[in-house]
Amino acid sequence: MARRKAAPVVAPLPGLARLAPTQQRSRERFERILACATEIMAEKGSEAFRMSDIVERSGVAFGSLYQYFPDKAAIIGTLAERHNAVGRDCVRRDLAAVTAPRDLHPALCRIVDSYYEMFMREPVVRDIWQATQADRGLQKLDADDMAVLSGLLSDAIRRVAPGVPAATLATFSALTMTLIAAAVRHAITLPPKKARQVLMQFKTMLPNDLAGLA
Amino acid sequence: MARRKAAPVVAPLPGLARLAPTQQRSRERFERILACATEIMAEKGSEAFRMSDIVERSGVAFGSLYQYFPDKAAIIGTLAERHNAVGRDCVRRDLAAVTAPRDLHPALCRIVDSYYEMFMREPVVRDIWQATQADRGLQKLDADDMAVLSGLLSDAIRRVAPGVPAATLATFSALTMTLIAAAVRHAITLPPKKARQVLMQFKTMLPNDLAGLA
DNA sequence: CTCTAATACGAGAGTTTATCGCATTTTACA
DNA sequence: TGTAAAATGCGATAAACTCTCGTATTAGAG
Repeated sequence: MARRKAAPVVAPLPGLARLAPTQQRSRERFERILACATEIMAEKGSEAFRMSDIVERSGVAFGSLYQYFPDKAAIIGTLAERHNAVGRDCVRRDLAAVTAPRDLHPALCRIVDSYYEMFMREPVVRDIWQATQADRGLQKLDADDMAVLSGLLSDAIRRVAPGVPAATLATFSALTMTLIAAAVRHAITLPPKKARQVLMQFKTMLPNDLAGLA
Repeated sequence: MARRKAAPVVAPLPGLARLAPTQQRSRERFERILACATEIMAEKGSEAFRMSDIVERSGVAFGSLYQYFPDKAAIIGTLAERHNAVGRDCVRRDLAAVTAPRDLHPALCRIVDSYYEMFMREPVVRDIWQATQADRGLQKLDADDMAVLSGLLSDAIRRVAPGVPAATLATFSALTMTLIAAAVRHAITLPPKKARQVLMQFKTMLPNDLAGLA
């Protein structure tokens, strides 16, 4: 009955997909677009990734593409956010095991390994991450993800060492997660054997106790 | 009245400027282009940086621009390489002070501070660095720079601890320089007070001795 | 069956990078 | 100093993309 002018679905978050379409067929196309985007990135790298490639491979027209995603960055952002979510789950799981101060170091080591293995299992994650680094809006998405990770670490430490001042803890957590990410991103550029060496070396630099925080 | 077909000057290195022009006036224009590029990046950020901006501000025509630089990346690359060179000098200077194993940790701390201060003194360096991250060719330039820095650290350590195996040393140096860069890049996103805290925290994580290497 | 909203479409508008042929200036050298 | 050759300068426009807009098609409720 409504005579409204075809109200275009609005993007809920900057850098991400528009509101999920209601019809079944639409949702399939939405996933198809993301799947093709992933394939293309894996094959040609983040630099050569073009909207026209998606049109060609997925069979979805330009106009339709832009009904699902407000712009190119949104496609990359949606892929990135999915992988970030996987990473957050890893971290949550590994930090859940922390029930005493001496559990912290092993947990951080496990996070390092989890992250490295995630990149090894799906090398395209690296391309997706690189693509996010090329765009200001997407950089903020990654920064937000890092903030969440940092918060998770803070929570875990607070659980086993309630006395640590909040500001000190935030500083420590943000730095630690930043360094873990940097070390892993460095490692994945190396052949596996060297990578293992680097990560082992890195683990010895991670804090063994909470002495410096109390 | 020219007759011969103008032999175009050829690029000596990928990602960098073409061969330096011979005439005085040309060299001035070359510098003028770089100066304008720096200004524009400082004002509008690396994302909004356009060739047409340079044309407008510098008064150099498109055709001339492309006589000095093979492409847009080359302008960014040339700026980046200049700043990388400054950074390498800092590192060289700070590492020159290492004459005994116990000098290493203070030297690494000084490198951290030097890097942080460089970014604080010239915030545009951050924009330039971000621009390099958006381009595969320029990423390689930065990777090469990191390799040089890593080599400098290796040399310094070898001087005071000749027994360390080469492979171990290379791994350690590359990781250490990577972490320093990551920590500083993290710090510059924070307000100065927090940044100092983070960097102080980070310094405590840097290796105090060479026990793990011998 | 019909009517409306949702979905689909693709030519082309709008941007931005990079090229090409020719004009102008500088240099080398008789 | 005169002149040819090389170097430098120029800007319209080709080329490569992203994204929009008006319209056609399809799904689903009544």
